[in-house]
Amino acid sequence: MFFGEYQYKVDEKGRVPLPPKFRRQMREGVILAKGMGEKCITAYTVAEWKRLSDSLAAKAVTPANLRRVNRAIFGSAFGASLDGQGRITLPYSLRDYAGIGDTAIVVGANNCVELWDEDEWKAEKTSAEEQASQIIESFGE
Amino acid sequence: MFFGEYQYKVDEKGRVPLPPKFRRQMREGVILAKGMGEKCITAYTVAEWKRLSDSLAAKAVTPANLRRVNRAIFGSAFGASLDGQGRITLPYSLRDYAGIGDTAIVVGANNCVELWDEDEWKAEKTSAEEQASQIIESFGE
DNA sequence: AGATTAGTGGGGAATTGTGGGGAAAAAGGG
DNA sequence: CCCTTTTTCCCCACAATTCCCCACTAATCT
Repeated sequence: MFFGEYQYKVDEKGRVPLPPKFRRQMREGVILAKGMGEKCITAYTVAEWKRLSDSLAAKAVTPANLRRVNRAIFGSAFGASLDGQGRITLPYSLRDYAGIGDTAIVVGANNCVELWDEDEWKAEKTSAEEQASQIIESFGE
Repeated sequence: MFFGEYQYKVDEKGRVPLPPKFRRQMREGVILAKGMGEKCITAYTVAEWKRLSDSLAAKAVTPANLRRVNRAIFGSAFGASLDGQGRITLPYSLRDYAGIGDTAIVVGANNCVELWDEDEWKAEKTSAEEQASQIIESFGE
């Protein structure tokens, strides 16, 4: 489980620290992928990535469909490992996709970690909170 | 189950004691989150947090919806553990959200513990008691 | 009254955020 | 094929923060 919201600088080499509380779980490296639908980078532990890609594969009914899914999912994914300081280096393609400049927001989102550009995150955060509060309000029924 | 209302000082390091009666249940650490709807911090035991987040996830209909809920709920939550004196350190973002100055009110609210700013609590308390007594009265008929 | 527990405060060690330097590997050109 | 240039990777450094432990006073319990 990943929690919390952290702000870090991205240095000229494209490195971003991960929060110390995440590092133990990610010591064996992470899989970086495009956020599905959102303008962010998602980071999964290897175990969680396997779980996720398996469940996706199970849902693809035809072989052609499966190849497409694999292409889309694995094609944009990168393995990354932490350096001695607990940082990962972001591949340029992903960083560009997420529009991350020299400041990154690292968000724990339960089973994965998301990396956002500062401004993109502000926008997403408010709308996410709205949706969440709607769901919470609907608890009575 | 948590009961009672306690008043503590928040020191310059942002630490708040938890009532001794709560400490045994929270020895393994707590999850701090924004009060949903209220201007306070809520503290859950890990077990209770899991139960709560699972039931929220079950309400999300689409995967995109679920990701947003996770983002909103987990992104603003932090894990905290008690120090040797039974205190927790409040993250700045949560403390700011709840408007907690140098005095905090710790309230046992059955399945969770709430942390309030002194003045906010006074306001909430009077209106909560009014509403509660109205609801209780209406039970009679 | 003595002993234990609780509230408050502070100090020192370890960790973290941030930056940079140098070795190894890769790429490219002749 | 070899030499040069560029890129990547890994380690080092240091200021700032955080974390953990200790100390003192007040309150409570026996």
